[in-house]
Amino acid sequence: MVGYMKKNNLETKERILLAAQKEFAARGYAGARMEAIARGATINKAMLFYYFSSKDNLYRTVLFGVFSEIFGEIGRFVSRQLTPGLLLEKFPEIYIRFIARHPDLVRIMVFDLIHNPENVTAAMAEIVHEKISYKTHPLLVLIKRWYSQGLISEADPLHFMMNIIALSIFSFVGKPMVEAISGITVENNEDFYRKRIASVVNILQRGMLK
Amino acid sequence: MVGYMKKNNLETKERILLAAQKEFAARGYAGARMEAIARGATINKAMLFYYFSSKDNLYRTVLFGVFSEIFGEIGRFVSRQLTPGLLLEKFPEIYIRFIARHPDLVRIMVFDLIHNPENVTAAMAEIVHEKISYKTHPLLVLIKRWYSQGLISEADPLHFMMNIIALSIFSFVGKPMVEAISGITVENNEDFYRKRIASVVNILQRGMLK
DNA sequence: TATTATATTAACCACATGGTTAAACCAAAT
DNA sequence: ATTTGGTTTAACCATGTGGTTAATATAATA
Repeated sequence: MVGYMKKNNLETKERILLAAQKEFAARGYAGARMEAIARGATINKAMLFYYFSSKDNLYRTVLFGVFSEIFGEIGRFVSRQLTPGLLLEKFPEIYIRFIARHPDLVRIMVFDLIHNPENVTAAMAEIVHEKISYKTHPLLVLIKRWYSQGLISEADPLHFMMNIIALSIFSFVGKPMVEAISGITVENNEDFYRKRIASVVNILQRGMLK
Repeated sequence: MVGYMKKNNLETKERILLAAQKEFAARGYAGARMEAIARGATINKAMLFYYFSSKDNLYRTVLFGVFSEIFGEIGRFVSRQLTPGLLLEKFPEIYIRFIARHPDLVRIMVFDLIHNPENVTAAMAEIVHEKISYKTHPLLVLIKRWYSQGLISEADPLHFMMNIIALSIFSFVGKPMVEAISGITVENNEDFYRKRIASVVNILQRGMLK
């Protein structure tokens, strides 16, 4: 009598997490309704507490998943043989497209970045440091080497990465801003993102490549 | 019998708005408690409804104020005789310092940018377009001219501004991210911001100035 | 002073929400 | 067939929350 769970078990848990992610992203932690999550997963509300014991715990689980996905995307990219030129050319595209495909992840991350930095710190740290300290993190070490080789103009690898991520993420956050100012609704997302990617790559390469 | 209000009237309203701004910033719209706002303004909860009729309306008022302040800061800066070099050198500093001084404003703006873009669009539009359409907005016109004069490398004034704002705002959002990854708590904000400003100015000038 | 319009409060209310419970359900093991 | 242990549900519950109300206080006017 060990792991012979009902076939529905896993499915259910997964369905809950999906629905929770959507709800939390749409309304933020406080605005999210357990009832709505249950409805979204087409199960009884009590199941949420059966599997996750509390709203807070459910949220933490979702948050952890979000950061795993977001940093996973970065990690997957880094693994290859990288040059600064390649990083600055490809990363924005990959990241902006990833963001555009998973707006919920960004919403949750940014919300917590702003309202519960301690939460974020904990979740991020756990994921990023999975056996790797920041001083020996391959990407950061790589960036430092690039600088000492005179290939890039930004000495601090953290600021180097922040510049890239800032410009990429803001493509998403800034869209409504652009729409508001210009008074024009961006009808064609593809066009908008293509243009945004071009602009970001341009400023990054000119700005940080030597 | 026209404007002979009690002296406390204005004070009270102002106190409410201040407290509301704080509470909304700290907990987001859904998480904010009317009771807490009242306590923060040291008045009875009923006063909130007396002056602002509903939570939603109070929020709108706060939001409007937030955007006025944020865009006011930009407007104040633009009014002088600008060169692209000066803009890219001074704007990040002014903006990042403004943001650091008023984190609540950023929290509210970013929250709405992400969760209620329609809200933002409305509020922003009302403020930005106050008699000025985006096609004739002095700053955007200026940027366009710079491009046709070959002074900058970004043709679209909206993307030009987005790049600047993205890097500036992210200084604030990204701080906890840096802390999480590096595992080091930023003890000295002044040092952090100084370094951030330098990095942003560097990438902007190298990246968009010809 | 009496009147009038606004400002302020304590007590209240309807309702939504996170969380619980007790009972039923269902598949596998004996 | 019966037991066993995880799974699922309908019905509840305590509490918190946005919003109301009726009564009172306050200042300006006439």
